[in-house]
Amino acid sequence: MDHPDQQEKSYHHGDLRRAILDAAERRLTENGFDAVTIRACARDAGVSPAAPIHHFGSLKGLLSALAARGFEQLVARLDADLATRTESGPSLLVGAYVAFAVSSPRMFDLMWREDVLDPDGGDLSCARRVALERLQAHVKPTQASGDERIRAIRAWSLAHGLATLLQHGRMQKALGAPGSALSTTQDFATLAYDDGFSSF
Amino acid sequence: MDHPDQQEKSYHHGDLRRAILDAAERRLTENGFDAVTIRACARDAGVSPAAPIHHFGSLKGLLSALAARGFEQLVARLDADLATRTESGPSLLVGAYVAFAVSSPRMFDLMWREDVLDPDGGDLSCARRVALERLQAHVKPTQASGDERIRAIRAWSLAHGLATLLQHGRMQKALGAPGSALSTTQDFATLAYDDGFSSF
DNA sequence: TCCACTATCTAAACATTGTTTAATTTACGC
DNA sequence: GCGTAAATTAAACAATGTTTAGATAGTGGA
Repeated sequence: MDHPDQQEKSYHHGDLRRAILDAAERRLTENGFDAVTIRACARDAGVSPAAPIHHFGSLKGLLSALAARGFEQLVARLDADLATRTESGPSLLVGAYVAFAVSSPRMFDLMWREDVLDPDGGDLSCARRVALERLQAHVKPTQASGDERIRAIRAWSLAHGLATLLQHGRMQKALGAPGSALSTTQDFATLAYDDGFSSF
Repeated sequence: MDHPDQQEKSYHHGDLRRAILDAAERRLTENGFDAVTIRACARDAGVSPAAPIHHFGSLKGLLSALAARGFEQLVARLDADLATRTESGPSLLVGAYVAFAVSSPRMFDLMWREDVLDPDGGDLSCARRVALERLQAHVKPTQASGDERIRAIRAWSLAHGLATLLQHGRMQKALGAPGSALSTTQDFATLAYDDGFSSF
């Protein structure tokens, strides 16, 4: 253990900020967005409700810090997925992007719910910028003409839209039977690799 | 006026369900998602908090009915936009879809926030089905081979992703200066029409 | 016409939430 | 060691969603 229960004594927790973020992340992934609440996270950490507020300012602040974690995880995922391949380009990006969204649906959701996040500033703004630059970096190398921006927009839009619609389970109807050939995550990732996508 | 203040008397309001939905929609578009609460809508309609609950069951029910309105508006918008053109196909669909999302950002947002909506059933489920069938209807005619599903998925994903990212204002960074040639709604709609999209 | 019946709405309460305030406890620099 | 700043608590506040019991009104049948 890196930072065990310490003694779970001592008026000062020692690493309360991380402990509360951990609780928030656990609640998000296990019980959904509604379960991540200032008071609940405080209870999980064995602390009073005012303590999280002192560290994050408000619920928006806590959620923003949590979303920042999400962007960091996305970058890690992209790097890991793309490291296993020698070639590069938007189709790989789409696959990895969608894979992250499907494997961490609630986190992915939070990351784009800007109404509950603090308007830019702090960790979130930084983490998001890093992630977006990484995304663009994976798209740009394949440009052939001057309209690389258009291709980048299309690739990102396709990835984001596919991820979102998949997550909301709105694709089955368009795809037919749930057991069809295009129902697994892997298949959807493959979808982006296959024919036609090279037109980007 | 169709249903004016009536007399704003009479224990029974007469059309309270619609009045509350109107208040909710006004609050959503003018003051954002957080402003649409049971109590606030009840106040707007001059009624007690329990009255909306009687009509919608819960806040989720009210939001679901509101989202249903959104899907109806989307269908109306698609029909109106596409009626002005003789040809058909996914690129037109993308333009109209994105146009709706940009012109009604908060409504569009609500329509996809399924965590705050009632799981399928009732008006929402119906309105959503109608909208999705209409979307598919606009995509299918252009199919050439057997992979029409893939093309439909791509078109819809592109439209949805583009709409979402635009709405969150995450495109400017990818596009460069805000005043650039690709910064207006019309330009984005055009983006979908232009070259490359025919590959769908 | 009158009377049950049902739908509609109110009033008051409850539990829960985010947030603030004042006070208390600890750590840390000098 | 001491004083200052940070971390944390306890108690309160306002606002919310929801429930309960009851009041009111429209409606359909004898």
